[in-house]
Amino acid sequence: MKKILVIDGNSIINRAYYGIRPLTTKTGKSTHAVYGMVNIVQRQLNALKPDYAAVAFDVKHPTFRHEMYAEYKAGRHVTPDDLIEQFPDAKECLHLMGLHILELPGYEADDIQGTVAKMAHGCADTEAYILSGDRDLLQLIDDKVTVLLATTGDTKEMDAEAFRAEYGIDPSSFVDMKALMGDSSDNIPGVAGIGKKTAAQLIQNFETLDGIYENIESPLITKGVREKLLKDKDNAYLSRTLAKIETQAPINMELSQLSRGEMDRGGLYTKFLELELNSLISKFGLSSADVKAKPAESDAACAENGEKDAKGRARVARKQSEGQLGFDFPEEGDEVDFLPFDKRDIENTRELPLAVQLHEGKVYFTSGNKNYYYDGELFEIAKLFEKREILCFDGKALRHALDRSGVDVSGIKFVDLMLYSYVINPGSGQGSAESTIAAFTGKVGVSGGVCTNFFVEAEKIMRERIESDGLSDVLYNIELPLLPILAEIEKAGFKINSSEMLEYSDALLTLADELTEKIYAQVGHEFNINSPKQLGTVLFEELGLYCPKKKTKTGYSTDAETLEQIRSDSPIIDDILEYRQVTKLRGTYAEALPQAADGEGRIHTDFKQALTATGRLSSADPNLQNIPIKTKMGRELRRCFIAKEGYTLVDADYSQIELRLLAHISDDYTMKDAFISGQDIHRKTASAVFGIPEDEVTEQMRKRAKAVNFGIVYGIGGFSLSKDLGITVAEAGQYIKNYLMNYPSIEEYLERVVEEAKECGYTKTVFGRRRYIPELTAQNGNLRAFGKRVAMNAPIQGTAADIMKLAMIAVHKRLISEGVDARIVMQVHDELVVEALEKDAPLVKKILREEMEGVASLSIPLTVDVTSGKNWLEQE
DNA sequence: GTTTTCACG
DNA sequence: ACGTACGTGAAAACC
Repeated sequence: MKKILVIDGNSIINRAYYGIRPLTTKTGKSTHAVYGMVNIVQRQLNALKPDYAAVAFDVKHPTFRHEMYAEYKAGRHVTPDDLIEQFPDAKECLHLMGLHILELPGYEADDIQGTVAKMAHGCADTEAYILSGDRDLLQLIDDKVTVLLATTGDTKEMDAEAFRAEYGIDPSSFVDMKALMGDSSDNIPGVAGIGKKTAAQLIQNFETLDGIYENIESPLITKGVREKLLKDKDNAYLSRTLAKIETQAPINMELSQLSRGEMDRGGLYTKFLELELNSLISKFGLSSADVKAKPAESDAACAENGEKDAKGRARVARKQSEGQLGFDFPEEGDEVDFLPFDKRDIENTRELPLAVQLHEGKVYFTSGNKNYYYDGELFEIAKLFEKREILCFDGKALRHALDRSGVDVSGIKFVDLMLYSYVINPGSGQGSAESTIAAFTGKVGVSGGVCTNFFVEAEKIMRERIESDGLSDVLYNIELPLLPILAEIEKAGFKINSSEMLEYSDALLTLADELTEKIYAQVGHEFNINSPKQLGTVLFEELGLYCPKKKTKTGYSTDAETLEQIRSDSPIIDDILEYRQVTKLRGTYAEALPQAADGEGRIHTDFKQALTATGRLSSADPNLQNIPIKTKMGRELRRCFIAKEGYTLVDADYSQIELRLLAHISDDYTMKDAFISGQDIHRKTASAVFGIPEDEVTEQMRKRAKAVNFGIVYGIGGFSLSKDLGITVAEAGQYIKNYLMNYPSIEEYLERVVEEAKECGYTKTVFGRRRYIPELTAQNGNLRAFGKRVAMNAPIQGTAADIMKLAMIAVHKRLISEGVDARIVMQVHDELVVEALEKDAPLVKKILREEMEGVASLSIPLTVDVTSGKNWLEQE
């Protein structure tokens, strides 16, 4: 069976535009509609694998939309300018993906789709699929045409049967029904006074409009309805004409002309680079190699030459001609286009800029006007790298690689463009060297050769941008100096007691087995408790428990929050919650972590320095920033995080750093005073929120006030606070109101920061780190609300991150200058863990406190709680 | 590959 | 009428 896919271009691009948070390029060009549409279409191509594929667009672009729409489509809102400007890019991308773009003056996209879809009827073994978000298209459904209805979330496949199940009528009658009920959004009048219900009933009885009027005297039609029908008969037939989609539009094409084309990978790569849609580049697995490799040509060359290494030769030839950035790493079987490195070159290149790239574990570098690779032991040429600046992308990974190869990395200054890119826009840190360089130099196709020059050029442009954006402090005093420190923390690792952790893992397994048996016994049979789907069926159908909400799109929600609510309905709920906790602890931590440990029992995390939107670090492979602490059972794991023999763990964490920064940034006198005079901030807040003296504040009140304090930092809403505290929305709203009355400058700050972010497009931390918030300009109200909360939170969370990073640099430096045998082994956002020689613990404690508290001078004091102990759990 | 759930600050 | 706090990462199920 062959398949035709015809896509409603206007409908899908609209969905993408409104459904996805705004994205822009560095020059401010909107790209999210393109991004969303490409994703939707690609997903559909993969799912359907059509033989023919076309996208239909309306021709009449709303250039003169005021006149046109005013009379013709009064009900329809105008297309925003930043959507209009994305149409050409979207069409280009779709074309490059191998789809045909169809437009026909005087016809709407609907008509083209109808015409193409119905082509399926002229061909044996062919069926058509229409992808649209518009239910009008459902009238095209028949035995060979299916509509894929794009709803929020997933797409719903509507064939004739599904249609009948939902509407109770035949798809061919859809137009007649619409003729009766009308459609205000399409300005179809219909018959006044007849709505969905009556229309459906009439169609069920008489099938068509003609059928109804032929039987207008039928007793099945009530008197009132009959009068309405007769009065608006002309309108009914006019409506039918308006609602009917043309299936004979003169597109003058054979189906064979709509065969799906090859994806133009090189073209897509170039286009996505231009639009700065890096995630699509990685999703499609594109690279600069695609630009050069015109697959047809190189295959032909291969055949003609008949040489084994023709592919490699072709690559070299192309490389020497035109159209590439010098980032072409050799592949298996290639004739190498990087020069083998000769040790004698070292002295000649010593004075020139050096760009180094890590690719699949190998080091490639360029210097002067030559590209080199080196696959021997690096220590032979270590001198080339040592004690100099290296231009690179992801210097930390490179540093580890050089370090492992015996290069003395301590004197190397890593000029890391990944970090440059991250401080310019933390939303775009990841990417790759080539996408970053292309984005800033504008050079995608540069003749082959020396990538050093590209690095140098990009570095200069980015450096100037960083200076003009006031980001120098963040880059030169925070991110670049932090890089080697993170590398050293990762290299040092955090020691664990593997055997003890595995023992704990076994204990958890026993517990899980017991709970499993207990749960099966209560249900009466076995099932997979880990499957939310099966669990939902068991709880809410078999056991008939009341389900508080049917949240997820796939079925029942069974998350802890939902289950908590029905805890008292059955003892099985507690067992399930405990089972979840136990298996989570075992699977994610107790069982997994010992496997990650090296020969010395140490675990080396990977800090992502250019990932988060706020400036925080993130930890992965494994994540050591989310080791349990909240529950007793989970907290036990920390007993297995230890210091090596003769050493001790010193732990230092900032006390309420985000709240203190809120006080500082908002300059709220009352809150600043509370911190300056060392008051209990949650108690004080409780006193304000509940309007009682501080000494009458109960523990519950203090707890609630604490939640309000947290909520404010996150950009609070009454609904969420009420859910968090289990109180009514009205009560929560009152808490917030009281809070803001007591801390008036905080209210002013929250308003101000949102206004400023709207105006300039970004927020700033105390140290100047930016976060762009394009969501604030979104059409979608939810997205805009999200943008506001982000604007309120980003300066606070970001400043805390800046301070912690500065503290790490200061602590590291001081540990060295004091000659202490101690090293940082972990950072958890507001906490540092240091492994120190036992006898040095008191000195290390002093250093941590002094350096962390003294790292920034603000209008409130920063305080640090310092403890020490044999492991991460027992601290005093 | 995406979804659901849950661990942390 | 709708959705609902900020920032993360990992495992397991499921498609």
